[in-house]
Amino acid sequence: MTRTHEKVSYAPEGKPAELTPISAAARVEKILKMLEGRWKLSILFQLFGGKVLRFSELERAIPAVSQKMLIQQLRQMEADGMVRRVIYPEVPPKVEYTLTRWGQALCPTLDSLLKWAAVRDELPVPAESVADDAGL
Amino acid sequence: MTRTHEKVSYAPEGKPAELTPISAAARVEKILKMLEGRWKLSILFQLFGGKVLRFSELERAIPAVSQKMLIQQLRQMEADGMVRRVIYPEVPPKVEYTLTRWGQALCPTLDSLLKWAAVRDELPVPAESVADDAGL
DNA sequence: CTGTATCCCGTACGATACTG
DNA sequence: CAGTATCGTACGGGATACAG
Repeated sequence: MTRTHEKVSYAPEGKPAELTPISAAARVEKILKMLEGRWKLSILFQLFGGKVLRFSELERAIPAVSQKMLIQQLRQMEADGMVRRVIYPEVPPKVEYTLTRWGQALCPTLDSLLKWAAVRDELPVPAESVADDAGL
Repeated sequence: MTRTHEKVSYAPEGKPAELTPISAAARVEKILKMLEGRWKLSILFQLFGGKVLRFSELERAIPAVSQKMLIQQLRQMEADGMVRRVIYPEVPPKVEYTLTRWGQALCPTLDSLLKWAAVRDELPVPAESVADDAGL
């Protein structure tokens, strides 16, 4: 990892750059932070598939959430670019929430996570390892 | 790959899971909890690629972590089946940490997350949406 | 209906000291 | 070297009341 030279973007388009364990971990951490909110995944899965829900519908779809938390998480997701908020200037107020294309694009990755987790449950139970063991 | 109406569950054979938005969200939440610890991703990326590190090496590789946190996160990851801990009954003590096969298997998914995040940065900046808008 | 504004609390995390 | 034990704190999140 001796990087005395900056290999600026000589790469033909797009290739991000070298990822050290440190920088990779930092990036993924930032990403996870975007998903970590107590209600964000619930919101995400309610909206996956292009669904359009208004605020009150989300409230009903996720009964345990409070208004404060719902709006807070929605706003964060909007700021992160995952959620789109459309205001209808009516009385009474009407606001619709959808996922952006980018938000939708998260679906396969979450699926991948689910598959990964599913694998563990078909695995043998590991034991304490002392010194030399044949375990994998 | 722009499927606007992607279903989250595949029903073909033996797959027991009908996934509602609720259950899917709950599952992914559990998975994220396994990765959410302040130092788990750092540990993961240090060990990716089959690397074997002893406790003190991890400490050095992740300078900001305290012993307490390092051991705590390692133990949780071990309990979750991602990390393997091998004890050498010597004096002085020696303990090596590696990822399990299952832990290693997380790598592609994290990569997928990185790619997903990278996409956003090539995207136009969204604006407030009022009533009808041509945005996506 | 769609939000704000307060207050409160548990816990995840940090700092530090000690031990086999 | 590889951990425990203890204490203190910041902050994410819940409950509730209020507002445009």
